[in-house]
Order: sequence, then structure tokens, then C-alpha cells
Amino acid sequence: MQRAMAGRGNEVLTIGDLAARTGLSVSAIRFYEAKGLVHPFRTAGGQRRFLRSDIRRLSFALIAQQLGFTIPQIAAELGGLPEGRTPTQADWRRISKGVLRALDDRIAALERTRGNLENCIGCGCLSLRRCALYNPEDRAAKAGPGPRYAMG
Amino acid sequence: MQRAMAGRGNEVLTIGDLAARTGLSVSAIRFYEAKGLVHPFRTAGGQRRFLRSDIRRLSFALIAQQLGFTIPQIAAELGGLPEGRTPTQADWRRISKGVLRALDDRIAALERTRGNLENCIGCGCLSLRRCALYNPEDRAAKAGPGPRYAMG
DNA sequence: CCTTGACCTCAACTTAGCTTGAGGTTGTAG
DNA sequence: CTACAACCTCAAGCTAAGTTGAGGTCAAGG
Repeated sequence: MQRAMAGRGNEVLTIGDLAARTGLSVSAIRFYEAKGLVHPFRTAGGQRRFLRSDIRRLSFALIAQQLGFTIPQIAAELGGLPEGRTPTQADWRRISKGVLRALDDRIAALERTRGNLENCIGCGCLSLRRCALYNPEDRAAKAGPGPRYAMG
Repeated sequence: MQRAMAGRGNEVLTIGDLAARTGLSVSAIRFYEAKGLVHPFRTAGGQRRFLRSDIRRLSFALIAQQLGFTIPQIAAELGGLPEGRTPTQADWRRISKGVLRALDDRIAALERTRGNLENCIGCGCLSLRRCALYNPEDRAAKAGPGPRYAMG
């Protein structure tokens, strides 16, 4: 009843194995294949077989996605990995540079937002432009359209 | 031809004014009203009229959205503001607590991710679980489903 | 008063990122 | 050798967050 996990100590994984290992649903993995994030080969019967390095590809994809990369963007990044051989440390390091930079940008932006927000909560204005909107004459109205100052 | 901006030095804003002041599109503001983020009253002719404090409500919404809050969640947070009177500093401070906490959580999570990623790039594994997946025996396979360890 | 830009409603469309269902096939434990 | 879980394809559906368009109304400058 409990069929051996295909690829226990083996080279290849079924889609179900990969799902178990990544936490993704089977349908999501098929979807990701369609989008070019992984390129499984097929058995004679037409079933997908994945390499263990595909776990890493998908893990990378999940992280990048969290950082706001779209699937096509991630596919492009992953395109930098060798398809034939298992990627080396150097391959991953290269690929991960963009993600690390995005991560740093994101952290910096959030910290900026945090500072602005704390300042502006102090005066209750939430305008994020030096509390200009809080002034009774509403002088800031002349300075052109709105907020979004916290996020830039 | 250039009609006076309704509510220049005035109490109320038209939807167009509010759009100009928040940087949002008119259609987005109507959409946000439908979702309960603002509650304009109507003129005899059926047109929306907003209070200046609605600028702050929408600014708050934009910030919260950036932090990953959904519109219903934001509507719930904004529900904590008084509808009758203009919110005070204390009101906004109270409301903003949740956002600040979310912001801190988000920053912490990203920093954790950053650390994990840098570590794991070192060994090229990207498994984010102490490089367990990189070991040739694949012992980690027994430890249950997959990654997502970076984001937690 | 009249013109006309700004406003109104409602329904349908959009994009991203998947999920669900129908109907059929594969492959391995027993 | 067979049962049956796991796999396959393809089309349709879903949610979030808006946008777009058709067809019509309002209100303020001249």
C-alpha cells in the first residue's frame, strides 16, 4: 500500500515526491513547469521525472516570489543555471545575487517606511510629507498629487 | 473652464480632488468605497463628497497594502477609527500599532531569510535547513516536507 | 440658461497565480 | 496479473485588486 518513494536514495523524483519535498501542491508544480521554472523529463509512459536539483530550483523560486519577483522574472533568473549538469555552488551564488540585492532593497525600504510612519504618527497626519497636510491652511495641496511617500 | 477645486480651503472634497491628493485613480477610490475603506456622503444629486480625513484613511490603506495587508484586513483596521468625528492623533496611533508590528515582523523575516540565504549559498544547497539536502545520502528526506524555512 | 467636464452606475474585462474537475493512463505492491 | 493510488491532459473556475466602457446625470463658469 505504501509505495516506496520513488527516488529514495535514487536519482529521480516523481511529481508527488517533489511536492512532498517542497511543500508545493502537485498542480502548482505542473503550473511551474508550464511557466518554465523546471524542465522534468518523461518516462516512456509520459510521467514526469525530476532531478533532486529541482528541489533547489523551486526553493529558490519560492524565496524570490516572496520578494516580489514574478514567475517570468524567476524563470529568467533560473535560466542562468546550467540545464545539463547539476548546478554548482558558483552557479547558485551567481543566480542569487539579484535576489540578495532585492532582499536588501526591500529591507531598506521597510525601514524607511517604519521611520516615516513613526514620525508621522507623532502628529497624527499620516501624510508622510513633513506633516504638511496637517496644517490648517492645507498649503501642501498646491504641491501636486499625494502620498506614496513612505514607500519609494 | 478651470473649475475651482471643490473644497479648496473648504471642508469637503470631490472624488477627483481626493484622487489628486492621494495619487489614486478615481476608479480605485470608488472600488475602495465599495470595500468599506471610506464612507463618503452624497450630494442631493448623488455625487460623493469626502472629508479631508479620508486622505489619511487612504494613505494609511496604501501603506498597509504595501505591507501585505489585504483590503478586508485594512477595512477592519480602519473600522477602529471614529466615523463621526475627525480622528485624533491618539486614534491614529492606536490604529497604527498593528501596522508597525507587521512592519517589524516583516523586517525580521526578511533578515532571517537573508541570513539563511547567505549561509546556504555558501554550500550551494538552498535547502535552508542546515544544508541537510546537500548531503549525499539525502537523509533530510525523512524529516518531512520541504522548504519554506526561509520565510517563516 | 447652457455647455461641458466631472461625476454616476453597472457589467464585463484584465493579470497573476494557481485550483478543480472530467475523463483517461501508468506503474508497482501484493 | 491485477487493483488502485498516483499520474496524465485540457478546459474551466477562482481570488484579489482594480480598469474599462457604455450610457446617462450633475453642477458651475460664462
